[in-house]
Amino acid sequence: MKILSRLPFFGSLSPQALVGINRQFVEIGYAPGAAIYYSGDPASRLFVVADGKVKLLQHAMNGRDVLLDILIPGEFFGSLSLIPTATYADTAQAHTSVCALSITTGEFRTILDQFPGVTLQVLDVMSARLIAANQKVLQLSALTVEQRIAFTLLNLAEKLGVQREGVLLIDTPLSRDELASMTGSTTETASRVMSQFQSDGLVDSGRQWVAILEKSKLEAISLKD
Amino acid sequence: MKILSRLPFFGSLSPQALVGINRQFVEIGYAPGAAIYYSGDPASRLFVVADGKVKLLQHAMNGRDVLLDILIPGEFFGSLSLIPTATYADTAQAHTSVCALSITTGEFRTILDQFPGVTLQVLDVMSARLIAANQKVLQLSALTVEQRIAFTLLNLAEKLGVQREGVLLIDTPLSRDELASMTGSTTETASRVMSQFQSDGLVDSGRQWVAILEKSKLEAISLKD
DNA sequence: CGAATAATTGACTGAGATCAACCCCCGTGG
DNA sequence: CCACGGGGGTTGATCTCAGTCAATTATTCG
Repeated sequence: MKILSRLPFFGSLSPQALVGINRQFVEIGYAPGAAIYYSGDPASRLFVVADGKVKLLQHAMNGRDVLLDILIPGEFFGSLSLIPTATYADTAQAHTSVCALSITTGEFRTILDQFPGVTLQVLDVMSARLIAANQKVLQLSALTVEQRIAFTLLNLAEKLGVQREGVLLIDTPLSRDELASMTGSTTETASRVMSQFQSDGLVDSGRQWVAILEKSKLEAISLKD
Repeated sequence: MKILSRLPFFGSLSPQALVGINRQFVEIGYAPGAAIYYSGDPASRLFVVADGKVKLLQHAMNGRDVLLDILIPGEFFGSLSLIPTATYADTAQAHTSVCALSITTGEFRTILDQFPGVTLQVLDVMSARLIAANQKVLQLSALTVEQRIAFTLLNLAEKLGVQREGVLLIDTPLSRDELASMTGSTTETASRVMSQFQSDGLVDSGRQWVAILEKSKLEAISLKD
């Protein structure tokens, strides 16, 4: 399992250090839709996506839930905290078939103590995520659903896009429902907006997939006003 | 300027290390309302609040802006990134009279390299902030304005609350407008909600101040449904 | 005291949620 | 091979929360 060596934050380590670290990780597979952990569970482990896509969700008491992010191989999730009473702040669920590596927070903390460079890399990732989360707060506070969906599609294309048959395909299953829960909206509204985008020729889309045809026009919508 | 020694993440350092670090910080004062930096400016420095309160804001292109957080002494803000093209992701503004200490990102990075324990502390703060930001995303996606305002008042009381004349006073200037921009709402709606809370005896409030009278009832509102 | 800034209140409007019906795939098993 | 069942998607009608526009009333400060 030398997937670890390809992780951005372990890249700087020596091969022998990696072997030692590798031994501490456990590999687990998850079927599509399977829960990896639930928000509120005692937080004891840190995970790394080795293969597949992982959804991070947050649940409101009224039943609605929010899709915070879709993680791709190389990204980490779970708990960094050593506090014994800590719980996971979000729910992690396999979006596709997933292979994940995991380690206890205690062991991971030991690695961070041994390799300060790794800690700095992790810190950089966390900074970027915080900025992205604040960006999302801004969008929810100030933009229309149409603009938020345009933004979200562009972000997804940035992260998950592949060029296929001449168009920019978002390479993960993506339902109207998921799009809605990424944008603080509802299935019906997401469907209406997508129908509009489709008839305007901005996107092409079907059951659980979306491709972007006119990136620049989507950008214009996301910025307008 | 031994305010540094009271900072959570420098607490573990030896006195002589602190003296060296202290020399690298520069002290600046800001009048209420003065900008410390603007979102989009080249990001070159990290700041620490020494005295007063600092607002972190984000601006949308359509003129609305969002109040992300009010920082109190001991909290840091600005840039951690070494990337030379990086820009500040948010705007920092003095909310009251402020005394801030600052250091270049390069110098701060050197400190982190020298004292790995400090890096871990910074990482813990960033984790907590990311969780809080995701919490806010959830609230904006799933809760009503009334619920979001109740939540926000409780959070502010947690952070800034002081017991005064028998009530829990939020110890910072706080206008309807600011409350609105913390909750993704408008001045008028925030005013209506506050009027309702006031006539129900949950809060007491006047020009730029709010006190909480019935914490448990506010909690009930924030969780209802 | 008067100007400026904050807050309130009312009337109107509209974006988007909700409720409901229906279609269209796509996989499964008879 | 086809029927059928269920999940995803679409579309329409209606409703409502909160935004907008506008006028008025505090409150603070010079």
